[in-house]
Amino acid sequence: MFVIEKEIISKDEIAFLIPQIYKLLHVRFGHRHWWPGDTRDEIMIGAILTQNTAWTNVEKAIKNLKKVDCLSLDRLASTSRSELEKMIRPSGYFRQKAERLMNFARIVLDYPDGPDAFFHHSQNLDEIRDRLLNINGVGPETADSILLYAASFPSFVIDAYTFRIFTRMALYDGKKDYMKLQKLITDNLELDLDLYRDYHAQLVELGKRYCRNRRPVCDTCPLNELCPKKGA
DNA sequence: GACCAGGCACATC
DNA sequence: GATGTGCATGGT
Repeated sequence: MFVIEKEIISKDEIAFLIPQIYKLLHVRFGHRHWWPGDTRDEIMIGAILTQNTAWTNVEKAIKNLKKVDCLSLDRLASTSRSELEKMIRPSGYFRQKAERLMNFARIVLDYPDGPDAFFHHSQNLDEIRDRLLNINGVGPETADSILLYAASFPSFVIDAYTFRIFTRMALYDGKKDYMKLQKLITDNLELDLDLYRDYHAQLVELGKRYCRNRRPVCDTCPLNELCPKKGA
């Protein structure tokens, strides 16, 4: 038994709720077909640009990059730092992110036998994940987003919404321990690329509509019937 | 004008 | 190992 927020939730209950949450969200929102980006490079660039930043701001930066055909790692690596900073300014932290993007592009492009080899499926997932985590500016969420959406590895993405929602559902104890929450979810979920992709996408959709930081909305939330904090 | 948004690295205790 | 801080723009 887990003791969570002074309530007791059994392992069986958790094993039921985690797939059930996805089912309810999928019924309400439909398949999300995520990530918002067309190519592997675009998805990876977006994953870095969206760090602690609203996606609407990232869109402006991506639009600027697209305008000059800089939405790929090789074009990005051959751009000047100041030009890049100018283009990604709307996404915030633009100096930091410009440096991270150029460094990231350089490392992936310079990988022996190139980017395809970097992400080749003959390798172990953990091997590639560790390689990504060793790149400055790539933490667990960014690494998993890249693996899951750009490189098609089943690596479940935990983000601020995931913490907020699972804490609120009293399935998680609230401490920001990325690997702990990731394990809780994947231990209770079928290992499937498309399921991992869409589950995270559903959580983001739910978070945006019903679980913003200050003001959770309960009345029409699709998880209302499961939520112990209903009406709180 | 304060608060927030799909993090991460680094300093300090 | 936990906790705090800087990074920065645009929307509400």
